[in-house]
Amino acid sequence: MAQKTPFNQTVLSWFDQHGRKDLPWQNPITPYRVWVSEIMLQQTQVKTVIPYFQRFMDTFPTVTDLANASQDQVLSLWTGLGYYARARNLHKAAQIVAEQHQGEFPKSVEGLVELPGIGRSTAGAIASISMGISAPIMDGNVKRVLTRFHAIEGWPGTSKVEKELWAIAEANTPPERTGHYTQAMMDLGATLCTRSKPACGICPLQPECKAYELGTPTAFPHSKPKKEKPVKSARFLMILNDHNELLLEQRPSKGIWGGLYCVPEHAPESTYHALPDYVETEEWPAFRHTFSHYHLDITPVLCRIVQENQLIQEGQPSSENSSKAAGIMEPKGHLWYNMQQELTVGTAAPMVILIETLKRHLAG
DNA sequence: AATTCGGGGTT
DNA sequence: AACCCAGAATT
Repeated sequence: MAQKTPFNQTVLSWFDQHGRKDLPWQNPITPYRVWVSEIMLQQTQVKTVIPYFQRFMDTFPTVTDLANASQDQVLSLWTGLGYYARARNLHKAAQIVAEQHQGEFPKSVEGLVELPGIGRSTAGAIASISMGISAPIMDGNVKRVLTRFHAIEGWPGTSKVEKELWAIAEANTPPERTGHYTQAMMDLGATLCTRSKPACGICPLQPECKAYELGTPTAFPHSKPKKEKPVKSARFLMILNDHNELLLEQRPSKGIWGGLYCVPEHAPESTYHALPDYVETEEWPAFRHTFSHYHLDITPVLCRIVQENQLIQEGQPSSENSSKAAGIMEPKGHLWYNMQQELTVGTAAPMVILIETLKRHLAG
């Protein structure tokens, strides 16, 4: 019985056939050129980097040239790339390499990480690609490939998932051809295992990919959890008149449900009410409505008017009527809604629920 | 653990 | 208009 092909060998075989081998920093491959490219490629796409890399190499062919340049000169070549701390760190690191390491880059991940702007992943990339050192990387491509292949739950930004990913990456990293493997993982993520439209049909990892098996490859990596929505609560008054008609008032144009007709929100800060006298009869269990930015727990409160308010007309919005005679501000319209009829004004979704519940209550 | 840095591409 | 990108440094 033939043995199963190891993960990294599958990846390396794919690289031999389909990997990218003509990127500017791939010929020739030197620690200096790979370093500059890796720094430029942090949070920046290949297509964007290429012209910057070319100009940079034309201007600073060696790390010594870069070390001897002024910071202004370096920054000017960086203009438009963003994350300008990268350029400042690059310049600093070049001076350290030139002055403290005789122009030679440290030949270990630990040594490389000491240089400003080089973290564990970038160190692993430089070490493996340009020095033949067996070391893993953990960039966005690797995160995408690994979280999909293993269907890893949780956001990779958490330390738990991140540790898990590094452990898998270490286990996968081959002792030989590590540079090709590193490049292959990035190519796989950049060309096949893409964020939105992964080409699972031609992916060498598809037969064992857990996310593919689940049928939801784009669900991985799990996205950053959105900031938890605050929970607000409010009482909404279902005020009924003697004819079992429901009082609706038009909300202020600003704020939620602007301009829509809703039952009055019982909030102390609300200043737009012009309500008849009423008594609360019962409070119903709250139900939740969720907006894009918060949850609203709605407590319906059943009310009866004490006496018909003459200033609030029946049937139609009464914004034309003046209530100033009674000293009641009426900035917006009101209406008494006969719930047997179709509602002819705009209202909010939770009000439909509330009205349906109220109708059942009155019927039953 | 969360925030900041940032212009450009994608959806 | 979010969201993401060959992440690292800072708080």
